[in-house]
Amino acid sequence: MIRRTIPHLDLAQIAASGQCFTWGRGAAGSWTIPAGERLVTACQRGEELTFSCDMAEFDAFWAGYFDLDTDYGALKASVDPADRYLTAAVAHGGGIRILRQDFWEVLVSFLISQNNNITRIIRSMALLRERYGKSTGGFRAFPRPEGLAGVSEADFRDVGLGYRAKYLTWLSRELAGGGLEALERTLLDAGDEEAERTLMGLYGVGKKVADCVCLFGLHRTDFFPVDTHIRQVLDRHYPGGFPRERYRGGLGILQQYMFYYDLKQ
DNA sequence: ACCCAGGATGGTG
DNA sequence: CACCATCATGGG
Repeated sequence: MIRRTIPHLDLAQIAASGQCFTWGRGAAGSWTIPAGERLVTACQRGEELTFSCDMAEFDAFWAGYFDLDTDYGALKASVDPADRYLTAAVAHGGGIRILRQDFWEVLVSFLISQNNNITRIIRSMALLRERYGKSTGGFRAFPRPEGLAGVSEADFRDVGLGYRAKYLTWLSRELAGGGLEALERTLLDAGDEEAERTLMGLYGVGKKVADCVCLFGLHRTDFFPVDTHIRQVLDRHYPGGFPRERYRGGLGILQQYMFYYDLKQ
């Protein structure tokens, strides 16, 4: 168990922000947070956080997961005070960070997310983990492509994927046996445009899902996914277009503040 | 019963 | 190119 003082971080906001779908609500306001083969329990009181791991594991992994090297204070301070909507969005969700999640889990999450609601995405991800994940180190980790490649389309429909089931059967088989690692290497070497185009080549992945995977799965914070919520925000508050140039480098983070703020309505 | 949900695909004009 | 019906499914 270790303690850390961390500004610009709110676990409850992140959990409800629609970027991660596998956190569990524990007792007394704690959160169980899985990431690949790892699991940590975190507790928060103001800026004081406790984590169930030791210092070595926190520094080696979780500090990166929570994106502690990025200066969120500077980005928030750079917001145009004349921009009433963005200022309010930052004030409301200023504890959100863009997590460095596992790439495969993000890809599956947002493949499932199309024309879907957050509650059911969370439920489907939990069912996939419970039914097909393997127990390692005391908890059941989310299954890798190999663990899903043999699952039938009907069984995927049974975890609530609906018509998206065929996308996951295709994707799991496509990326099993080394395909996932090859894809990750390709994306690592690719520029933003090429990364997006490569992801859009996957069955069931269009522009919006590709943008989310780039932002949440590759930590490319210049991607600005436009879904139904953001579409309405842009139409209503930015008829002349969002000032992308001003916020180059942090567009994805601001998008996340705006998305979370719009969820409130 | 109708509309919406972190949309994408395949077909048509 | 731009539209457009369709795709499951649960909740308002």
